[in-house]
Amino acid sequence: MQIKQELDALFQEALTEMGIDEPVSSVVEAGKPEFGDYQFNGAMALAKKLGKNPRQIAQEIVDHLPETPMLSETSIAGPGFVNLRLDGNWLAAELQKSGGDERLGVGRVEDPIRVVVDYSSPNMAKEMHVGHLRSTIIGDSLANLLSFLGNDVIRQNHIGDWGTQFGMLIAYLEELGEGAEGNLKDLEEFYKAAKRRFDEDEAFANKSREYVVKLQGGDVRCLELWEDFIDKSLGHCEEVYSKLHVGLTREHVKAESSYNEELAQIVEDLKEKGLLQESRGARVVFIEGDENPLIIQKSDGGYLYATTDLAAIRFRVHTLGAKRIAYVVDARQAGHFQQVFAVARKAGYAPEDVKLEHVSFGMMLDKSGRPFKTRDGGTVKLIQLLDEAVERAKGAITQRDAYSEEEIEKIAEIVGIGAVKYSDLSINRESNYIFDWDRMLSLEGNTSLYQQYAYARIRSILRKYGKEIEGTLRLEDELQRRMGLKLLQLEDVLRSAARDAMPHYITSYLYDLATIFMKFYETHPILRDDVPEELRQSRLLLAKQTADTLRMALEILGIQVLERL
RNA sequence: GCGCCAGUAGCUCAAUUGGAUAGAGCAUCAGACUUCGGAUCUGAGGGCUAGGGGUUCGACUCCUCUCUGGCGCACCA
Repeated sequence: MQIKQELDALFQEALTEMGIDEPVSSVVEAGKPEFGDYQFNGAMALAKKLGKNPRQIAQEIVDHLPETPMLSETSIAGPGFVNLRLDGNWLAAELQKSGGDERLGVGRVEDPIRVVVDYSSPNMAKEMHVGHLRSTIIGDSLANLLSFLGNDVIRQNHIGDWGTQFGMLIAYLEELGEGAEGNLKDLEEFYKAAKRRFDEDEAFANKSREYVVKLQGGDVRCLELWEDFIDKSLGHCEEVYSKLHVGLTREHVKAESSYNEELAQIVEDLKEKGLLQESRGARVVFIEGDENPLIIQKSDGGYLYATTDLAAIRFRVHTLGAKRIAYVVDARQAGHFQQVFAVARKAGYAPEDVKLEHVSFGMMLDKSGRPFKTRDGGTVKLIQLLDEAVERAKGAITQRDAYSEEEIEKIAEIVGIGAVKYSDLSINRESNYIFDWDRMLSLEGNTSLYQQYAYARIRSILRKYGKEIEGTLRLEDELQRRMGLKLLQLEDVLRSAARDAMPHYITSYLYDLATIFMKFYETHPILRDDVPEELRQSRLLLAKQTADTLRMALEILGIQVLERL
């Protein structure tokens, strides 16, 4: 159920009836509850264009609104706002319908498209660190969301598996021979050790360079070593993904190296299209309004990541058939993507009907607002961070029942990982993000734990009741009417979150919903003996739909819920 | 130097993309427990939306200048 769309249609009809075909602003949620549920603000602008009194226009529009069971009240206020109040009976009936649906009444988009979501993209030379966290979490939730809404989503993990450092790494791998297995457990250490060898030993450095050339030349032995190395490194990533409860597997890996053979073609193609220029020995494409060109091929003949990105766009559009490509990459690369997108357009790799979007996000900072580092200034390994989250969650769980070690571990994992993900997703991704353990694992405020608690509370009631609910849903009072309205807004929220690639729309929605439920819970007993059966059924239905909504939306965000906490 | 992004309560964040009196949480203070799970709920105080100017019925939002901070600016990814 898309409420806004329904309301817009009513207004459109009224305007058509009046013979007005000016474009008008659409219906929005009311700023304050006392104004109503929704408001139409188009009368003021319309009045101006038509040279009429806005309140009068508003009145005419209201008079021309078609008959509908949706609205119980329309009124005109201020300079010409049209305030709308949805009818409680209509809401209740719609809720009863959506409650019985496994998608809770959320439809699929009428024009599903193929979407590529490019996210996570770790570098195989090193271990995943906190820098990959946001991309992985935001990208995964976005992919889930778009897919839930009926789009054909292709997740792409554009791993960095190619470049000069791999010569060094496989040379070192070979040198270690049999004993390499153990050293690879810690990629960070492995990299450092290899780097040390590279810096200290001229012969080793030369061999490394030689291996880079051999790799590029397709030398079998080197390729084997390299594949082995990538495999191990990917194994580390998968450990992280699994711990993060993220849906990335090997089938989503589309490595940089897989584009190697197309890079020369890209250069050739750009040349044919007359876009390529020589500048300072390199081959570049200039973009109007930009002083610096995009470098396609270095003066030594090597390719750059821009070249690979172009090849990837071409692949995604022409082979995969993507109509929307979302790059979940940090904000510092905004300039790079602007250039790459511009060149992709010029070269025809991405026609106008393909949406190229940089889903950018801010840096992760520590509590004092500095870049997130370990005490000695190193990067924080992602796996360590996640383990810490689980440990801290254990401390935060107050035990109600006697749980086994195993149960505690499972609960702590869901709570801890959920907290890390939720706190990231709950703020506007564009801004920098201050990572604060205490806040994210807090029991209060806009946190995952608050949602999980609300969910567990409802499940507890439903367990206690233990029977099928089979009554009619009624919205008894203003609080319940607001709750019903919230529940019915789910699709609107999901759709706008998908449109703007903004997961925090969903978390604020969930927080509102959970808060309203908590108020309801405090003031409306359900199972108590003195509650009339009819009301009990209705309240059970409301509670159940709240729980279902929480669970479904959290799942889309990649956060799990628990029957008990 | 050029460019991009940001600046909202003491702190962390919202504000439906131009709508009415800028909302939450934390922290502070004051309340509600014979718990359908108090990990909750009720209330109070706290703001010149960095600053100036402009656009208009209406500005946190758009334009412009200034200040502050962050980040990019040719052969790393």
